[in-house]
Amino acid sequence: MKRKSVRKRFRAAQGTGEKQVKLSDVAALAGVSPATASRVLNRPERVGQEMRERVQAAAATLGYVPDAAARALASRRSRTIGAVVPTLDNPIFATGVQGLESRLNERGYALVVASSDYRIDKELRQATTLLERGIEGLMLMGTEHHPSLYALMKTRGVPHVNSWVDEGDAEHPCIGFDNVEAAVRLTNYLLDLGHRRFAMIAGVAAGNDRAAARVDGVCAALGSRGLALEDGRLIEIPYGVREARDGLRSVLAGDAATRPTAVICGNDLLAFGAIFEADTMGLEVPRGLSVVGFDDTELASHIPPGLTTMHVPSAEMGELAADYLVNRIEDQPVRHRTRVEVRLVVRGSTAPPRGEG
Amino acid sequence: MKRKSVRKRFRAAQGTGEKQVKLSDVAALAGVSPATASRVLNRPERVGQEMRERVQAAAATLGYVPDAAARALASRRSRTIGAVVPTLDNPIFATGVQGLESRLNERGYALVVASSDYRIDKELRQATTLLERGIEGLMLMGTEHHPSLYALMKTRGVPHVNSWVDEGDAEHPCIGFDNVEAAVRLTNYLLDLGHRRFAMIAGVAAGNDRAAARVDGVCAALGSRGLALEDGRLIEIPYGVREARDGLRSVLAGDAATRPTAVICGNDLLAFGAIFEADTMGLEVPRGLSVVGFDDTELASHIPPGLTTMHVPSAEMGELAADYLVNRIEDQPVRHRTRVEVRLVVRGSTAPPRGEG
DNA sequence: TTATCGTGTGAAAGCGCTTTCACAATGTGG
DNA sequence: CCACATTGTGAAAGCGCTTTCACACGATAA
Repeated sequence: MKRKSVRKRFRAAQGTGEKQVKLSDVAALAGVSPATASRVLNRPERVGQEMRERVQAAAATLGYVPDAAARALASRRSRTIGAVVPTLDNPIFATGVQGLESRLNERGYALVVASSDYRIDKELRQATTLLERGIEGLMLMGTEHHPSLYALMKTRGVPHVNSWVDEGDAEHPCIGFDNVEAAVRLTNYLLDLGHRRFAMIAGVAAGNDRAAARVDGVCAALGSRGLALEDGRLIEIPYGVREARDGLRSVLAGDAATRPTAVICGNDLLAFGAIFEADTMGLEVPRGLSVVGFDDTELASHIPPGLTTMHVPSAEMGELAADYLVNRIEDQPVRHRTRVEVRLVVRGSTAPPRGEG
Repeated sequence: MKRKSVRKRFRAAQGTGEKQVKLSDVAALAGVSPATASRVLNRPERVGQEMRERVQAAAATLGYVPDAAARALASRRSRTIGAVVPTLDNPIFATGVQGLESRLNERGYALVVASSDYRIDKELRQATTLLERGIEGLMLMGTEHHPSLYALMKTRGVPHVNSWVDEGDAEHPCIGFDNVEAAVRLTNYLLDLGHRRFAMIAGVAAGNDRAAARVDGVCAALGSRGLALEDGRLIEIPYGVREARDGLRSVLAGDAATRPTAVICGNDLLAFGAIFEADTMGLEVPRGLSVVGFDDTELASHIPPGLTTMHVPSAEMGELAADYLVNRIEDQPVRHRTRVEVRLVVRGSTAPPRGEG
């Protein structure tokens, strides 16, 4: 253990003790006014060639590093974007954030991230602290947010965008796809294959409108063919393989003759669990049970027999969110609502139900 | 498309047009000086009960939100930590960042992330911009960084910590484990099982000291038993299932009688690929081929036949990094070097080589 | 009573930068 | 050759907050 340092914080903050070189130092060395030095940094084209070079040289020899706080305060621009995601532990969000970050980086903005644990109140708290920190734009997941959050962003005039969703009414700017419709497509595909008895292993819908929408989509598709998820055939669980395995047993309980022939999972991870457990139960996928997932994560195509799933372009959504936000901030044209393509990827985990093949 | 707004940026930044309420407004409403209002926010215990309550009430009715930039400028504290990771697309890093974020959050700090794409020069650039943005601490992955980066942090007096590694010499603060030693353990386990012919599917070592260390560990363990990775039995590939599948074919090329009986993979994802491909090749794991991974990701225990791998506590490392950094910043005691436990998790993908069983 | 102390408060000086604004200095057209 | 843009530059006023510092006040000790 190192003992508490006796140095004053001041010293610590100053590193080796030399005072931070500031813009006025650079200006002095270059023999110009701070105003000019500032302009060289921000709008070099407004400065004469000679001065510009003198300032740049001075900055270089002094190893000048601008102070973002001072800059933000004076210019009222932080060049920082915030993102509140449920968790980075879900690779689909991690990929989205990665896309967001890399595009922001290209455009000269930094990214501050915070996580909400799928809790709407925590999301509000996190967003609030991000707003305090002066973010100029905010990316959120989904469409269900605390009312105060919208109010806050409005009074602060901070643009935001809801990702992973495409809201029909489009009250708020969004980038994504229609989760209901995607779930409908997935279900229709299974229906067309001949399945009539379904089960669904969904993510927890509370605080997760995407999960809820997928359930809605499945129910809607079934309903329009006069079918439904029977009692006990729909289960909501936290994203996890273990949970999914247990979940599969639960939704498949009962007489083998009347049990579901197809199970729709809220995401790929759950689908993997279902496939593993089916295997353990001696149910062959897809002959004995069809399984579909959602997201098309990297492993989906590799896990035998190959997972049929809905491909979701996560990185792309992150990038589009970055572009939307930065364009808004820089007063460039944006579209209020951007739809990305999700694609049904058919692989080996689905087949007609036994007896129909 | 929305057309370019005619409003002046000023207005946009001010939202509905009302001026931001500032601390002096709160102070005025409460009938106290700005100094006192500031104290109420920062060190309430230094303020008399009555004033404190008046200020708090005023702040509430005005909906006051402090301006972090001004605060940072005046106090020289940004309450922000930076992290540069290779990529968030690797779940192991995403989990680490998640742990970092949640702990920082608990302790009142925000997290700015940037990614390096496993490139040391990009890491330097990213870290530099984070430093400009006034981060008070920096988490880095691994031990191999641009020399200028260390210099920069030193002159700026910003604490940093190298994660995912435990450096023997411990020149720099670190939190992690010894990748060489872990790889040695994994290899010894296979040696003890009776394996003598090995292959390794490693991550790209350039710009990734962890990948390199794991290769070193495997070679060292083999060397100390008079063995080695033969020509063509070691391959370096980007993390990806597809690449791993091709990689397996490559390292297993040649006569079945002399080909490796065990393959060590740089991480779990590569191991999954190897397992899938072995299956495709008609090689039964573990009877025909033992496969080990590294990281112990969620799927490792579920993918048949269960992956033998080294468990790495990613979230914990993130949390420890947060604690280290915050403690340093707040002048609390820290340990320069923190070792976390990695654990060999034996599952179904390993067995004695055929003929030894 | 007077000297001494702690405690709570306000005035005011910045923190390091950007950005009006005014003012040269130069170039342009009549 | 003068009126007028045009361009490049510097002086100075903040941006919204924190933090000395000095001071007033009541409590305690002598």
